[in-house]
Amino acid sequence: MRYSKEHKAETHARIVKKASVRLRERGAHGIGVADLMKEAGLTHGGFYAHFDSREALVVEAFDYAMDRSIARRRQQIAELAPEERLAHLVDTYLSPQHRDNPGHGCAMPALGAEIAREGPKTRRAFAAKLDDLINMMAEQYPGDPEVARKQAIAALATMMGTILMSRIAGSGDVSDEFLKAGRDTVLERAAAQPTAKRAAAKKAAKTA
Amino acid sequence: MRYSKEHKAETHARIVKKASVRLRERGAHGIGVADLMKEAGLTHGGFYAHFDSREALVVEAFDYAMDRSIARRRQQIAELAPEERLAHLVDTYLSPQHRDNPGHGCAMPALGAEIAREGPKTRRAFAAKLDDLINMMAEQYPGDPEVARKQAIAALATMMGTILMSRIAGSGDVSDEFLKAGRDTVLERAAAQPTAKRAAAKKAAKTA
DNA sequence: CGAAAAAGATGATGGCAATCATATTAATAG
DNA sequence: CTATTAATATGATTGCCATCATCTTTTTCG
Repeated sequence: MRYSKEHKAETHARIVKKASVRLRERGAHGIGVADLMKEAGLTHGGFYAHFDSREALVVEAFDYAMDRSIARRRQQIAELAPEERLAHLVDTYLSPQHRDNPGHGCAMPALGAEIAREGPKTRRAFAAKLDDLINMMAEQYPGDPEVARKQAIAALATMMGTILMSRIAGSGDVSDEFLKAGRDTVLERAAAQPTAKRAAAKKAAKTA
Repeated sequence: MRYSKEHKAETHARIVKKASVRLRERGAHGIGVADLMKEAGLTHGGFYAHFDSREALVVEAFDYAMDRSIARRRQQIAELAPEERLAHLVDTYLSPQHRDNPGHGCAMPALGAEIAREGPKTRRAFAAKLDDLINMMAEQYPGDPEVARKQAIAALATMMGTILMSRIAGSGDVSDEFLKAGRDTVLERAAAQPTAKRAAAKKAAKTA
């Protein structure tokens, strides 16, 4: 090979990285191959040396975005006490910063609806990352793993729906109200659950 | 005027109606003017006699879809006892039918992310309909209107996020699991709220 | 240093889209 | 029945986009 060993890999990674931002900002169809390449400091011609098709880049960029998001969040909460982790995840997800910067935020609410309309292959890639996200979230709920998974699913749904609604509303008072309602609700549900568990245990003890 | 009085209005309505389905199915940018007109049995030329621009049609079609959805739901719950209404709304929203037929479902999870990227005018139209939806939902929560509004916002966010996630997951077991988790969580939350209110009232009585 | 090979650039090509100018059709008033 | 006029159709026009064939540059190995 004539170019240095890592040269192509670096370029490839740069394209994916830039694309992951622009696609989240402008939508899965909101930006063309030529502009995507220009973002990475290249011209459009070399594109097909790196990707089979535009769609393949979308999948790679999405995977990259999700992996990065999840890894960063894991790092952040590792430094916190276990009982503070859930609140941190929810607070950062439902922050004005996240709402106003879709390009560096979660790809699910930004691209999910568009991807749900794509072919099975693309959709499966999304579904796999959604599962990763659920697993990370479920780890923050103590107790029965099945219950934790259910709580994690509902919490993520609320968080994604809240971000979606707040982005539709723009960035004023109403939008902030949405963020607060979502945040409070997810955390109150988490606080309520141990009680429910204790009640269930009590009930079980009574019948025994 | 030479054509019958209602002729143009009928045609206009037919275009909007068909567009409201196709846009929800294929996305705000997923279908062109020519195909949209063909859906209504016309050719592309007459389009600009009816709409200033493609974007104007998107807004009209979206408004139509939301008004229809809300009106239909209001009709359905009017026949039910008040305490059954919330469950009906949640159950139908988080049904496999709704998940699998975005063309006839809520326009928010189908088009929300794309619209959040449009100009202020389009976004404001969306935000107004979102407010209608919140109001309908808030009516189903008894008690303090402010609390009801907050509950309605969180419930809708959970519902939209759940539909989004379930559409990404496709239509298998995992997708069904998402629907159930969303449904249970929203309804358990509603059941729990009166308890919280009683506790607050007790506390207020104590301080008085 | 020169040849080889890979990375990237240039420049079609063909398709599709939105918009608009102009022609045609249909309905009604006189 | 004919002239008028509004509704719709035909057919550009312009621009963008994904894809690909071919050319150029860059790097390293012999």
